[in-house]
Amino acid sequence: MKLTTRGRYAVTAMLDLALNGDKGPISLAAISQRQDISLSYLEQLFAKLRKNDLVASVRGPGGGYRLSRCREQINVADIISAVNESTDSTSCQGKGDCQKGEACLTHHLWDGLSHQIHDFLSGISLGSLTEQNEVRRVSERQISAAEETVVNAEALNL
Amino acid sequence: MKLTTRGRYAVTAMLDLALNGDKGPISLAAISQRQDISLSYLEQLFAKLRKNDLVASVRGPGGGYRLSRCREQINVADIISAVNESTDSTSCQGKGDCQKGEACLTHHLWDGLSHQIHDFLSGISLGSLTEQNEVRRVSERQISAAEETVVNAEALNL
DNA sequence: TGTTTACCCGACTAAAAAGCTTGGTTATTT
DNA sequence: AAATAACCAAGCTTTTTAGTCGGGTAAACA
Repeated sequence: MKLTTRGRYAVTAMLDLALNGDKGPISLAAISQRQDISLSYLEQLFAKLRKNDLVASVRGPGGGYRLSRCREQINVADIISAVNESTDSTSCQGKGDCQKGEACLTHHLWDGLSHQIHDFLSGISLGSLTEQNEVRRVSERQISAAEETVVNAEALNL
Repeated sequence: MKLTTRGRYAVTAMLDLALNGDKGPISLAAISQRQDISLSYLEQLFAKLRKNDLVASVRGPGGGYRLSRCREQINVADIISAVNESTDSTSCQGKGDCQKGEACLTHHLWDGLSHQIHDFLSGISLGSLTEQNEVRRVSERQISAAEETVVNAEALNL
């Protein structure tokens, strides 16, 4: 499984949705602000998330995104696969033709590792993440930081 | 843990050493031929493997590399860390200062995953890999392919 | 109706990493 | 001395990542 910041961004954004999306859709602008991810990069990620039916969009003022299923039914492996369109560690995408049409020496090793990682991540749902104390604490900090920014902006007459 | 082809190459090369290095040192040229990895790229990888004391070198004709310990005492995680000099999935290298000095929402998740991958890979030694039937089969194919190349070269008066 | 909000989409770019090349030097053996 | 193979350092090419820009289009609301 390919683990890059791309997947991290996607999971973080989806977790933001799970945490803050109880009362209506969440705009990418809000996620961008809370999670420090560039808006247009988020747009690209959410295009893929939408194609993979993990989120649904609501257009127009007050619009944004919401999870397309309940948070217990979306796991981390789903999210990473959606934005990476690849879930394994082998160079041959599990086909076994890594060396001139045949399996390379370590093909089985990477194959096993891919499964290991996938199993681990698919056992973790957005729901279970939102229940973690650590996550809640960080989330609350982010919300107050965002509110503070709004207050500051108002004080400056913006 | 960072999983790229770099780590794959390194593990493959080390496994080649474990499989073929019973009778004296193995040259990088031989590994390059058998495993389809560019010689100078191998040189770079082995420089790191040597610094991390996973291999020892013998210079001069007939020289090459050998494992610095017996193959049961070298595991896959060691090898990957040696060439990547990084073993975790978090963006902050486990420090927890991913977002403006504080832990980001998913810090714990990546931290857990890192451990999961590391545990899996550190449980697999070069010794145990060499005992796998699949690995033996592929290895034998590679050796005969290499010999064939030599025969062909001789036939062409090279 | 028109303006605002926010999704949608494609192309483009900067920067980093990965993979590989070139061109040497040094140690050892034959 | 010649051949071999490790050692070393720049630099290059390709790919991936992260992000920008500039335009859309759909929906809400005043």
